[in-house]
Amino acid sequence: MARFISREAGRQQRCPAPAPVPAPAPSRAPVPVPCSLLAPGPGAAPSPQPLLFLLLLPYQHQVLPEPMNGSESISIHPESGTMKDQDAIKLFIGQIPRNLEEKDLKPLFEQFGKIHELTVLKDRYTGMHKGCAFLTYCARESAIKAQNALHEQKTLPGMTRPIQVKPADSESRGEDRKLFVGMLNKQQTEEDVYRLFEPYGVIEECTVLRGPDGNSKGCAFVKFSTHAEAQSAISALHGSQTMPGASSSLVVKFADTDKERTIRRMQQMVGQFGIFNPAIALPFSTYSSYAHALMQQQAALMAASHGGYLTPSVAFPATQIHQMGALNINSLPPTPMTPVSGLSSPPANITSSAVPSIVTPIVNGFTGIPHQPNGHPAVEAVYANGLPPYSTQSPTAADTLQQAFTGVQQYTAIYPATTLTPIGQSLPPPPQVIQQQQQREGPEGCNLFIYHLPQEFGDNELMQMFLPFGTVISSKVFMDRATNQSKCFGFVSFDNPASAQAAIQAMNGFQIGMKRLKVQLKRPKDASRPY
DNA sequence: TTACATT
Repeated sequence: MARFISREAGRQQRCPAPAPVPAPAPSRAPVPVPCSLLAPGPGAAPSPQPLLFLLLLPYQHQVLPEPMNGSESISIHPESGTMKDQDAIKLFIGQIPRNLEEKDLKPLFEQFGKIHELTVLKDRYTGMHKGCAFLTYCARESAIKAQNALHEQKTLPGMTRPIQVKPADSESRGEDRKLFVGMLNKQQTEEDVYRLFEPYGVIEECTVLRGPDGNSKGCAFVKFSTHAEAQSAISALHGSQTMPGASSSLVVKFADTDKERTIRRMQQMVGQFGIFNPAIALPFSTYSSYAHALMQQQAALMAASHGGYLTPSVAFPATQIHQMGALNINSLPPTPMTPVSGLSSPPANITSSAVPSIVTPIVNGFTGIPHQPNGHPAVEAVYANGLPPYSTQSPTAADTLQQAFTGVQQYTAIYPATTLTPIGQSLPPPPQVIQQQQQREGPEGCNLFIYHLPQEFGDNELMQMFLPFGTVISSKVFMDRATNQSKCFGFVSFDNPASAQAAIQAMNGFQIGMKRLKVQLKRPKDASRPY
């Protein structure tokens, strides 16, 4: 099996933008495996070490404060003045038995060098071990050594697939050379895919997406060393052949970037409006204009952060949006006022939220197909295969879905970086956590008053609608206590005024049905006036 | 239909 060595030198100088934490493994029951079975390679230092690394929850790793004092396992590098090389590689470690904690994993990895940070990913709500970790060595070289020695090379006890040791997606910035490959034969292995793509360039990573049972989902990610190579592979291979057993010809497209995934979330939200209660048949223009509003917002964000990266293809055609209206991404029952289940999870920028993660199946029999933001064709085929082409860190990110739902149902991970929990499976997050964050007012200038909400909108729908504009710290739709009906107005609070302004800009006057949203800053307390 | 963090 080929090994794929990262060539991310020089890309680590800046702090990575907040990126979704990869959720490589769906929550599963821990595999009971004795730690003693962990077999370190030759030269390992198996003696127990004190826990020196910081235990961090997912989503907090980007704001990891550097330890202030030196310690035996943290070296201060002279050039950078930090604890690790500036070009240190953050590694993603996958296929870890769930009974192994940092202290158990440490000996295995320490043989390749001093560890700067090792963090097992835990479910935000349940604290459950996610079967993967992030590992940063003090030295870049250690990471490369570890990757070479371990990636796909050994299988930890109790696991059915070999350990994954590769640069974390947050490190790579490699989406411009990473391909999504769909419509593969489910028999095709990494090796096969590798051979297929080998002629077009240097492959750094090749991963077949698999379900929990290890079965291929008929698609893969292939990362080339350059964008040009990736492009040539697309030109040569996309649609070039139909694999035995595949329903249509091979799909080769650039994998979604983080930003595209963000856009996808928005698209999904658009779909959400039309489906969470079939009684609301929002006029088509709604989808389009909301999407448009979102696109504008996203374009602004992108232009600000990436010098105008957004391509025209991101503006999806109206027909696609309409289809998305039939695409259920929220399995709320037709009485969606109580945000207890069927919620979508927040993106990583929700700092204080504790909204349950969920992936929602499409259960209404419609076959709406979300459009691919990057405009590549044949996406339908990909989705027909049951796989949302996310650039997930690990092939297992959406696995739970596949297991739980098949056939005409299709899946959409609203926030693929979070724990994926299909309806019908356990939904651990306790509802009361949701209540905690409600009715929280943000600072002055961060609170919006929204009027003319659709009758069917609850707190969650309101939040979903405003999430694209920033971190929503609370959302509240007012209910008539007698009828338990929405009063069609509510509040949304952001954590900063800029988000609030962006939301006003994009959403004030936004047409839903016969009404137009009124989105204004909430009146300050002292400015109360009678109606 | 124009109500600004409720009962």
